[in-house]
Amino acid sequence: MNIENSKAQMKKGILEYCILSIISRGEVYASDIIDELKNSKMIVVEGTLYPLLTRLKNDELLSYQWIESKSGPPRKYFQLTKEGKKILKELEETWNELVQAVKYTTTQSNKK
Amino acid sequence: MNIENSKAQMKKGILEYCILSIISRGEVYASDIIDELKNSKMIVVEGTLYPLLTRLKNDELLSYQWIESKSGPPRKYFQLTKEGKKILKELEETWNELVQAVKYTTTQSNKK
DNA sequence: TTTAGTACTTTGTATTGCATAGTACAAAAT
DNA sequence: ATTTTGTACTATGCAATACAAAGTACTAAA
Repeated sequence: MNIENSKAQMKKGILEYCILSIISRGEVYASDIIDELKNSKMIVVEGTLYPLLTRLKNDELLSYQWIESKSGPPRKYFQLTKEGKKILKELEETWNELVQAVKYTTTQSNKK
Repeated sequence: MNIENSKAQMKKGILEYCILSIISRGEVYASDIIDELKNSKMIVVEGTLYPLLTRLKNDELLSYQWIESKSGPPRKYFQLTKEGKKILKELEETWNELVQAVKYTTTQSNKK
């Protein structure tokens, strides 16, 4: 029984919501996203983030453009599409429902 | 982009915590657990629950005993082991941390 | 020119929720 | 007595995604 694995499993499905949320606040590129997640105590690694961004792009929730960097290779800046904004709202709803359901499940005192 | 799939993905890793929590309140068998989850708006199916219960038993977080039923086949009643109680506390902590992290990620207003 | 740092891509693995098929037991129906 | 129905559990294959690791590409510094 590995608590770190439980953490990773709990993260599944939630990162999508978090990442769309970060991008909804303005154009960012991958390292920005990793930094923001880190700030929020949510550690995500490249092997997760890049494929996830690609999936979101393929699902047409994101669009991107290449922008030259001042001090290194070019960067891919992402924005939400119209569809992306819509799905973000749905994911927010879904997450809130899940939080309520877990709360209810774990604090219920009578089985009835 | 399928919101139902997002729901299922979000559930991954969380069910463990919910199920241990339900069992912590007293001996129950599988259908009891499904009912309680349903009451809490968390739908889980047999194909998920049974293997999960088996995993938890194999990890020594649960023990069980067969009890004859009044009106059907015998039932497997589960209880938490000492280890199970300990892990439940850790999962509770882990979940709360995750909820905080998501909240922080999705409501942060300045990138800094 | 080579090295180091940054950014992105690809692929394979492990894990788990779901769908489905099947077995087993007991009570009800035939 | 036998068959059907309802309940309970087992097993297996699939889909999806977080993570680890290997690799490519670009730019600035050494």
